Amino acid sequence: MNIGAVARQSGVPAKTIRYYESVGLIAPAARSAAGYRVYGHRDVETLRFIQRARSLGFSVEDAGNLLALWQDRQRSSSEVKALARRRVEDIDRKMAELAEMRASLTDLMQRCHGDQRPDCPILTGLAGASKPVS
Amino acid sequence: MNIGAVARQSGVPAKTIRYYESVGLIAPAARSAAGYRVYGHRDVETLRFIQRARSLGFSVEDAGNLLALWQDRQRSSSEVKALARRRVEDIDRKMAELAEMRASLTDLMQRCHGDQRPDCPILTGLAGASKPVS
DNA sequence: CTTGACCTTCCAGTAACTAGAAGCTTGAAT
DNA sequence: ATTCAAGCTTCTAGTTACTGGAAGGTCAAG
Repeated sequence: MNIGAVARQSGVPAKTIRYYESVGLIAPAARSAAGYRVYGHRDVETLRFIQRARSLGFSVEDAGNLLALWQDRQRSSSEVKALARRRVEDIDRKMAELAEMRASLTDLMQRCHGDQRPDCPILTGLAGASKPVS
Repeated sequence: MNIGAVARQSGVPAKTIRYYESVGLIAPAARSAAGYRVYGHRDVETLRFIQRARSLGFSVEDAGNLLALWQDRQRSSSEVKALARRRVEDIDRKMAELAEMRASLTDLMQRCHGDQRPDCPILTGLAGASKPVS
């Protein structure tokens, strides 16, 4: 299988597969006589695994950690769960941050006419923090 | 005022101020005989404005747009409000994404013992998407 | 034999800084 | 007068995770 076929089957773009190889997330592929990368079914699965981890917001590095754990028959599930727990904490932090931003923003917006007049509480809010972002 | 003083007063690091100048977010500062950047009180206010916009998650580019609007006595508040509305929509999209990730993750975690046993539904979930991320 | 799809590598750009290096300038203490 | 630290200058490069594009080799079909 060439890289294009793997890309189609795994859903990971060829460019990204090369990138993953270059940063050591996946092992260098075997090469054909002409220098083409050659893949097997296992590689498709690996790539899919990575893609799912990424879609859950794990960094490439953590995707690599999970991958190593996945391929290690001796691993303990506690490591995996710890990684997942940290990820959830990350998510919670980000959501709280976003919620705060959203609240400040909607508060500012509520007081803005949004018409042709130049008067705008959003701008004066940003200028003077009449409504602190804290 | 030198860059360090402005940094202290505005809360924006000196490095970042130079960066903002380099990308055109703020106008190039006047220079002293020795080539030091020289600032006034207005610049502190501008930097504070930018910082608040950034803390609400506006991109540097949008912070520049807001800044221009702020400094334009002729602007209509509708433009500002539209920018803010788009930002809120952005936030909502991101929060929904995070909520989805969180749900998949906690679902997976719930079924994982997290002990010394190698058996781990999180990994098999990532491997086979028994619980699709959709 | 030529075309077109695929493959290769390498360079650059994205967003928004941040770290660090090498080298002036300034102000205060000795 | 000198020296020393703190503060300033510019420039390069690293961060995250790709993505686009250029220049050029390969392969299968017609």
